[in-house]
Amino acid sequence: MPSLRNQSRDLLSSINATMTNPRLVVLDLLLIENRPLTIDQVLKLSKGKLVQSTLYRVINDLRDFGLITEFTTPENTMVIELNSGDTNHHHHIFCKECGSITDIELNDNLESALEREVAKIEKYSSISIDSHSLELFGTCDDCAQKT
Amino acid sequence: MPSLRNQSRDLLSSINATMTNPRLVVLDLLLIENRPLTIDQVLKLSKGKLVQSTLYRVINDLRDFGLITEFTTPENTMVIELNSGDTNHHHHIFCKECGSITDIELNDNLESALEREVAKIEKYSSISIDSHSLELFGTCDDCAQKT
DNA sequence: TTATATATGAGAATAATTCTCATTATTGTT
DNA sequence: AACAATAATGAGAATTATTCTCATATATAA
Repeated sequence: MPSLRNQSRDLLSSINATMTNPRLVVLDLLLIENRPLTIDQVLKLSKGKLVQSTLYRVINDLRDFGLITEFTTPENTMVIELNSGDTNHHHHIFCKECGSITDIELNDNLESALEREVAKIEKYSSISIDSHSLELFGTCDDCAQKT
Repeated sequence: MPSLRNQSRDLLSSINATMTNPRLVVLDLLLIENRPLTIDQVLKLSKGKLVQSTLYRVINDLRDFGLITEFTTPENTMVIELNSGDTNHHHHIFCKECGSITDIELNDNLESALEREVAKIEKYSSISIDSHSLELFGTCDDCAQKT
């Protein structure tokens, strides 16, 4: 039994969630691939081990458990990503050609400047802000080459 | 004839687009409301003057013409917004309770710090970035009161 | 004002996501 | 280790959002 599967088990037991196969398969995949994945990618990578309706349910469950985060690409495709405790707050770059998604972390100074600015906006906009997300759009190197 | 309708006409003629009723109705609404609108909001506000399939087509046309921008809320609802020449680059705050969307502009210093950082990321990530978007999530004052 | 090009309206088709419910798996308790 | 109770799954139907089709209507340029 690979240590990967144990990691997935640990994630589920850490939050007292029932340990079922579909959940473990999804977590395993996110751990192996170590990048954000679309529904289609998860389905293909799981090679028939996941039923579509179950996958959607599992994704909602894992999100509610706080183990994964869901977001949407500019083309409106749902993407899921593991909430690894260490690589916590980060942002995304989307390639508009191939749709690849890359994680980035902002320089600490900028990240805190951003937070200060958000605090200021909060004060003036009469809205209380609890999170923010910065998205970058462009063309990745591979796709730039092809042109 | 209200000057609003003339503004809409001007927008269409400025790009040599055919001047049709559905297009004018959508532009009028965006001008009157002066805020981002969801498809449902557009349909309701137009009170039966717009057919759904036409609305979707018109939205795609206006986007292709560069007159409006489309984006997606955290709940995955499509939103359209007028590209007014003056209020150009800005960001959005989403209220997670009522879904209201508010435009914000960043302080110039922060906006340029952001751009410098984006340039740096560009250099290190081997991706060429052509735009960015900052989204803030929280609770608006009205919804905070209700709790 | 007429001909041509373009957009519309209405509903069918498609895609993504959620729902339903009978069956199966998991877990805590003996 | 077996049982009962709880929770999740599988398969397909249902729902929702969006796009497509094509006959009809409208806008534009000559």
